[in-house]
Amino acid sequence: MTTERTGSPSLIDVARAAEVSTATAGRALGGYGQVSERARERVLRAAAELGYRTNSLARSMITGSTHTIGVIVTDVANPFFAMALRGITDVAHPAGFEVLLVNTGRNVEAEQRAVTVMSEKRVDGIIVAAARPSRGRHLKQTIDAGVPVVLLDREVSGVSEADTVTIDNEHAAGEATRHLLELGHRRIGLVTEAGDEFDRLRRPGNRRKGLLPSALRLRGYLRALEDAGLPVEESLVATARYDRESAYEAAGRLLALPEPPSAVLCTDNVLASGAYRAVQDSGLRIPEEISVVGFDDEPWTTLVRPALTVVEQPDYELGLRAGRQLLHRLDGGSGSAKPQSVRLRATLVVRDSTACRR
Amino acid sequence: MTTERTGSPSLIDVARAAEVSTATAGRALGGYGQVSERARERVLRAAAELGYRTNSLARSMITGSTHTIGVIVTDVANPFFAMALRGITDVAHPAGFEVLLVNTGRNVEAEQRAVTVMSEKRVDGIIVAAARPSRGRHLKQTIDAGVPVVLLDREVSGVSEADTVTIDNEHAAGEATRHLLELGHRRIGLVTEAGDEFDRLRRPGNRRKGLLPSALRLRGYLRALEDAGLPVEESLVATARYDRESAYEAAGRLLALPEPPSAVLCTDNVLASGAYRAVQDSGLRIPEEISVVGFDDEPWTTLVRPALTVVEQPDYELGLRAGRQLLHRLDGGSGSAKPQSVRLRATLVVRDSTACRR
DNA sequence: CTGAAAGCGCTTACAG
DNA sequence: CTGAAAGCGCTTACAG
Repeated sequence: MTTERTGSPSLIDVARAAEVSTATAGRALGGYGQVSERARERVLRAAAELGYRTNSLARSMITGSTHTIGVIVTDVANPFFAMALRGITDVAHPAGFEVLLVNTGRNVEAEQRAVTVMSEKRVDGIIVAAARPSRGRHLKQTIDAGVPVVLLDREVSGVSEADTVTIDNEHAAGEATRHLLELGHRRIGLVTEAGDEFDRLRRPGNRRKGLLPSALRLRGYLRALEDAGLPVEESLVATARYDRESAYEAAGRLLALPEPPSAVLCTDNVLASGAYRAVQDSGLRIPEEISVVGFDDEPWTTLVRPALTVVEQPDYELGLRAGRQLLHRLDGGSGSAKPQSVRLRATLVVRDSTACRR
Repeated sequence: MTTERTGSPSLIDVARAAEVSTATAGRALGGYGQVSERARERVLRAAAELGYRTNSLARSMITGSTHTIGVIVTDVANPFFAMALRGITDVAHPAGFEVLLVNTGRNVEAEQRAVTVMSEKRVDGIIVAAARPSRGRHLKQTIDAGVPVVLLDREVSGVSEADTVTIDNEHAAGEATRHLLELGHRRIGLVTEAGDEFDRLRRPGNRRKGLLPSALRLRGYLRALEDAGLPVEESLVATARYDRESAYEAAGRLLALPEPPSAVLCTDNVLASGAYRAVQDSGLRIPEEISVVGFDDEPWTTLVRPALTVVEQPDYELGLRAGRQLLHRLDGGSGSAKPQSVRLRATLVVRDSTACRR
């Protein structure tokens, strides 16, 4: 079988079939300019008969807009980002924008490549959850090249011209810690992936830029203890890599301490599931013998027994707001307006895994 | 502040600055054709100084490839699709392809629009988890227009020229049902969203096309009962909308039956979490008084007590294979080769929520 | 309302 | 190895 026509029909083919100029055909098909009813009908019919599809590439080259936004996350499979991503698509699609997605796997080089490629593909703007908030040169360059950037979930150092939509991580972790303090706990363990930032974070300073959410949560925990006049003990901060198994081990180390904590706070949903498992396996009763607090309000946290007390992050809304922020900026009105900064509140949801220290 | 230069520099600007032709500049920057070392250096330097970014739109218009694949799913926030999506990006990115993502929210019209837009944006191919497998005209048209399509997770009627990557849903549900039968259960409840297909599925026939996974699982359940010589009772098939609350109610209805089932099978992770909750709230002891089987091996299924017996779907691999399939086809070699069909096996993971009927 | 012509920013034969 | 010219498929002033 050989096909007669090689490529798909172009506007020229349609114009020829409809016996009008390409300008008129383009106007009828693209819905811009003035076209008589009669011409429009003929063009539309011809287009349908030929199976014409507009070539958006050509159009975008002229109009300067692709109606595409780039979205860069570290891991789409993480429910937190999956939800944020849905928030983004839920606002982008109705507005006529598509989403060009890149998953960096927390690799900065991948992020740099993504930003370059997206910029070359002429996306109208980029929403990015930076892999390493301390590395922002590529983002700064992107903005300088005229591509609006919205920072999602992480503020990046050296990138002051971007809108930001984040969650108040330090406050959230502080709330969780205070909740445990109020229940009488004095030795509160932390399972975190930001343990190596311990020394840096103990020093005074409130800069948020350049720090990962996990680091900010660690700081929230540290400050809450300090504010309560309690000593901060480094052995109570257990560092884990970002996976369930590592969190399981980290929690295990806390429980094996000569003087183990009476409560454990986990700064993320992945770490929480690993740590919860470790506590379960230890045989300690929750909350009678040990209290546990997780992060992210996922369905499973109400399915386990006892149900988990958690810090609930507005993940979907985070994406929604980031999407709106970007579309707003693309709308022209605020094109060069000064950067907006939105910080959403997380809320502590107290359930059955926390109780007074016995 | 006003900017001097309006747009970003083009190849012409670079060529001028490097004192070469645009052809040479293009060759040096694009990495094609022959360029002398000397010319290349000058071009690269000029490009760097000017902050030049290739315009991929122009390039794609000529080369005919955007190095972009479209991915259409019904819900990115569903862990199943989030994982499959990661499988896709994990194979696409290293191969130099980006992903244009659309979330249809199970709406066919949204899917039709997505396919049109993607086609107009000249994606190189599309991977789609069809919202309604019985509706495939738009997909057929897309293929006819020359855009390769890979069907993910659902085979669509009227679309025979597409590669497909699916999971053997009927077999999987059959396995789960047989597991319960072997444990002595005779009244096995099903929580499904395909309940309205009950009559149709009871009739003989093995067509897979046009059916949602949930329908195929319902059929697997029905056939397993028939094969065991057991009567199929419609009241044991509880229909739920696709959300936790509805599944909770559906499971509740089963438990409230005059003669309630001694085991419950849920055909999906969302339904399973709702149903598990309902069983918990009923006060019935799992597995002593009732056995429960879920679908999708998510982390929470090992966190609940008793740990849930589940049918584990290879979600990540599903995406991986779909991505590979598409890239393979784009590679030219198999351009017009006949459609490939891959059907992956799901595996039953027996844990503590199933036991012999007492 | 309509069309001829220019042009968006590249790549690709083609000739040298 | 290099460059002048054509052309990918559209949209946009501009003149009528």
